[in-house]
Amino acid sequence: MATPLEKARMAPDSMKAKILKAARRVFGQYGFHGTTTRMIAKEVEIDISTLYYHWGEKGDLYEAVIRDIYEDLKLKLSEVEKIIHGRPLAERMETSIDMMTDYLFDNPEISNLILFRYFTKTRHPTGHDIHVPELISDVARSMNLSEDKSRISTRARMQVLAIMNTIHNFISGEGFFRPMLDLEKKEYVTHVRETLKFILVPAFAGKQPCELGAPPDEAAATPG
Amino acid sequence: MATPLEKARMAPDSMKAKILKAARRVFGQYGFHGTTTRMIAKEVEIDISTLYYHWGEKGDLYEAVIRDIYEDLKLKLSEVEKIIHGRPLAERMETSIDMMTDYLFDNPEISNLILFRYFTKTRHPTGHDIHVPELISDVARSMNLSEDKSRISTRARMQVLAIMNTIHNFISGEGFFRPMLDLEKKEYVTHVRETLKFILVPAFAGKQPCELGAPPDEAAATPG
DNA sequence: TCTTTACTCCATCATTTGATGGAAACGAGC
DNA sequence: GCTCGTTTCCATCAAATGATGGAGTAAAGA
Repeated sequence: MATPLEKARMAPDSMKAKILKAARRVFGQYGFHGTTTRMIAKEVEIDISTLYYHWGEKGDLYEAVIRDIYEDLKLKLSEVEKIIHGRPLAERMETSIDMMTDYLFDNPEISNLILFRYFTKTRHPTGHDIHVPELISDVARSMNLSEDKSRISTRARMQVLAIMNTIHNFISGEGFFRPMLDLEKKEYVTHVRETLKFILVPAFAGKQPCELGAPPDEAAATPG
Repeated sequence: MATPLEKARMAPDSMKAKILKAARRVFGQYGFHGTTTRMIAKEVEIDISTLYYHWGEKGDLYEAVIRDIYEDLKLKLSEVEKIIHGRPLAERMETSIDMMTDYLFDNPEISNLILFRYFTKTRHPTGHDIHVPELISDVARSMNLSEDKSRISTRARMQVLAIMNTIHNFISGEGFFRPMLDLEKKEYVTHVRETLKFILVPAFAGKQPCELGAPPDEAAATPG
């Protein structure tokens, strides 16, 4: 038995899927509270009750959107993982950064929605995403941050969070940062890639003073 | 002639100031659209119309809150600047990270509101913050990222943005990340500081491959 | 042709939310 | 005590918003 989300992902031309895609765009731009069901309905050019017929209440649609983007992100990450597998770390990181920025600039709602989730308190409480810890661990493994593949250290997870958020920030912040820096789209993208590599690569692949960076495969987090 | 915000900052016991402070908390947690004027009024335990009497419409109060947090942030940054002035770069960065995380963990609405601004499209349009470019440039100067103190390169600004956002992320994301990582508050704070230093310091103070990091004082951003 | 099923829309509700007018309370100066 | 300016609250509005009932439509199957 397929869930509504699975159905929508299977049949991308269905009304269910069209609504989901529109909801993704609108929620991505305005956040949960900033989005009205009418805005989504207008985007699809359907009546609001058609939307309710397919997805039930607003919160359920929102949850479906979140699950949907994490599905996409997971797919993309495993695609990246296949390509970088076995390469040296610095190259792995640079390739990942290039591929992920490309992908996220094409799908900025993903970054938006993920950051919204992290930072916003929704007025109606919501279950915690099971996807996130999974995703984090996958990336940590893919970066070889942990020797023990089944038990990813807190330190490694924090590092992955920092990396991914730094990327998301530049994607989601484009609307604010680009006018501020007075850059064309293309320039902005280039600068983002450069900056990400400049900041992120040295910590993991560069030579750093050893008292600063802990060995990446160290598992224990709290000293003493 | 003092603006309403200046008045409120001058007289911190006034009703105006009390409302501003409450608005800061609530807007910081729920964002602009997620916050109702009634929520703020309830927080101060006043009638909603008292709120309107002092601050006018919701959007104006919100703008005042934004200006208010940037004032505070500017003060804090110049306090930090005084302390780290003249020290070597790695030490400057570590001290700044420690001081800023302490400060922001005590005032998480600051991080929340700043990130909200960057990422959210408000349904009613809003003027761009003049504070941000200023702040960015100040930090860039303080980090010696630019030789020409009057003209900060795009590259330097992007780097500052990356740094500051990485910090804000962990502050704002605490409510999401800490349960996910199953950490006590104190552990979380320690991990945040460690991770920030691990990621941020090597890029600027460590030895990195020279083709990656451009010389920090290079002004021109676009090659050719 | 009739029935069933899936879908879509119109009309409508109840609540929430931003916002205001006007009356009461308060305090300073006379 | 009286007046005047300031502040606070109660009552209320109009619009926006989440949500639903029920009628209508179209296609598939008997």
